[in-house]
Amino acid sequence: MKSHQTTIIDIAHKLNLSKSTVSRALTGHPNVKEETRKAVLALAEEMDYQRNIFSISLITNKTKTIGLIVPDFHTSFFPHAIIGAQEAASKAGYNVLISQSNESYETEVANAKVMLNNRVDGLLISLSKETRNFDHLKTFQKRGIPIVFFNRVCEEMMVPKVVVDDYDAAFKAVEHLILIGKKRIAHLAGPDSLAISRKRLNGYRDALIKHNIDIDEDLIISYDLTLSKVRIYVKHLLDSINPPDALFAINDPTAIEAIQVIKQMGKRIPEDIAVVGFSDNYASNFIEPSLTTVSQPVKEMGEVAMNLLLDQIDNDISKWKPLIKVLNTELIVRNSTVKS
Amino acid sequence: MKSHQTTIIDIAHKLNLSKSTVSRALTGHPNVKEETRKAVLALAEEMDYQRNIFSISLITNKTKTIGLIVPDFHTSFFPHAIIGAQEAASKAGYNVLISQSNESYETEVANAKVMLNNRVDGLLISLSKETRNFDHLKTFQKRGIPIVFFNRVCEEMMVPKVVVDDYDAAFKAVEHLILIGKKRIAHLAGPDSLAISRKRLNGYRDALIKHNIDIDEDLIISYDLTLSKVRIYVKHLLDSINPPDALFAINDPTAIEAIQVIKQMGKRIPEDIAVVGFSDNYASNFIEPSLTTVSQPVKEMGEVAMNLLLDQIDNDISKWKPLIKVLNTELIVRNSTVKS
DNA sequence: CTGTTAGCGCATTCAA
DNA sequence: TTGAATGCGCTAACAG
Repeated sequence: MKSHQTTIIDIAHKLNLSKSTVSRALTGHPNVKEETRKAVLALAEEMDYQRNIFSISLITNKTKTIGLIVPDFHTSFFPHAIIGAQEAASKAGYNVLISQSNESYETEVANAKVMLNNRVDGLLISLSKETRNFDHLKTFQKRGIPIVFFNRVCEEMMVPKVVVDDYDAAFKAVEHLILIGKKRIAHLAGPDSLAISRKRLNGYRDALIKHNIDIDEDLIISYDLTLSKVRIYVKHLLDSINPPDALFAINDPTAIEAIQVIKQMGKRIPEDIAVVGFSDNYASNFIEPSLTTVSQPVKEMGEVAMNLLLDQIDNDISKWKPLIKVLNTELIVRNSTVKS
Repeated sequence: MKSHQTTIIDIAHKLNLSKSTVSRALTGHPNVKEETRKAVLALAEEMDYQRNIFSISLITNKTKTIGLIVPDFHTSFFPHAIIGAQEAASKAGYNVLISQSNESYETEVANAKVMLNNRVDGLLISLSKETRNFDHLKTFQKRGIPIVFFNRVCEEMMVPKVVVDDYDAAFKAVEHLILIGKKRIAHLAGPDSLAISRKRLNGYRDALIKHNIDIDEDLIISYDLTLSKVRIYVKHLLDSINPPDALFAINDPTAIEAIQVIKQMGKRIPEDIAVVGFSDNYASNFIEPSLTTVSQPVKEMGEVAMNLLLDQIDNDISKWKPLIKVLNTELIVRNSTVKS
């Protein structure tokens, strides 16, 4: 015995009106007598009427729903980006269907399929670390569904993107290490598949070059972001004959893990080895020593990306522009590089 | 010029079949000639046909979508619970519509409305700290939409819930403080509106009573979980004539904040004051000193809750049972209470 | 085994 | 200003 959801027909019956009139009243159509409209609206309110979104979607082919795919929920980065995106969508009357790819290409493809099947009006995505093929996303373009990337973007697709200047931020972070007197700066880099990894690596390289420091390829380690491997790499670096005196990590979780290992090995931070991270995670301020890192406007990133997407949804496909928004970063100097 | 989504009609035309036959072939109905079925399936694949979920929802009144409302994304707790819930839903072929109430009652009500409007097949929710009225949730019951609570539950509603034994966990945490020799144990409690606050407070009280320690109401401070206020309360406690020698915090973020303040005031942890948290957040292991805390199976919580919900969806409303699942906790002893 | 028909709830023609 | 009729894409009941 399910309680019947109020429909237009119910209202029409009670008021002795036609369905179309009720529909018009409900949708704010002009050609309705004020009296009629009021009666309909009042009864709708009383009967707790809600438009059936399926019939509308069926007609309009729109869902007022945005798909959002992120690599994970573990680090504080994406949850915060989601908050920004959610707020922006909500303001515009859109819902958000969220899913996480779990850093897996296959899951990302599956997620994309779900989004497609749910006929989202647009897709916001930050790529998994494994993603090198983009067919699952190009499908959206073919269907005329706008896409916007943020943070982890696809360079070959000409769609709007929201990023920070990873090159510049990395450059500044490494330069900071140089300026405090460090000479052998290691880089625990991200997987080559991610543009942010490559950009941060380039920033690292160019900072060294600018300051006439030879690049030692042995000090550059690309890894797949599996935190448990950090221990191996850090030990390897510190146990080498000519160990580094500084470490620039691809992100904060990596840096935090590295700090743990370094401390366990009895080395002092920053005296023996200084550490810099990237992203300013929640824990970075609490860890001992507190972590010098690059702060990104994460929430704003989600917000800007969502608004870029909503712009496309509102506009004709012919007007879509592959705008790339670059947000500002800030180097936050803490005790892992400079003792306070 | 939008690319037309393939429909059953398209396939029917191309194959010179009726719509119903195509539909039957697509839905695995038995009464279809094997040859026909194969032809349909092949063409559907080729034309990248996808069922239009709106027409189906319109007919079945089901959406294969679960609503999920959490108070926030900031702490690591809810993101992890979401992961568990998401996985369980995904396995059963359900999508999840996620939203956060931002710890606001009004936002929670708005979120609930969105869920209702999107005709979710079920609702999973952890209450905001402000929620004292539950009409917005009872609406779901009236509509025959099952609800399951997790973590922050509504005691007055007879629906399934997934929790940990907060009373017992708090009792053990406080007993641990007593056993290491602490006598004046303060409690930074959560808002009275949340059942978990009350239960943890009761566990605190009973542990003291069991060990014949007088309860000093001045050592119990209920607060609204606004982290910025922790500083005030901790200072107040430590500056008092008879300061506490231990602090049991309602959750880890609170405990972590407290540790910061205590350290800044030049007190030693755990010698001057020991600290215990609740939840085992990501940062708790990194903070100095590392935080003794109660670990909860967060991901499992989301998973169990989702499965409980799916059970209800699959069953007739008459079979719904207000099952309460209590998951195990574990006290993780770290340096904030016992120096290693 | 296959085709025809009706209807899910609504917006939108076309008539009145 | 209102009503009747059509169709969005699909499933299901009813015929053949």
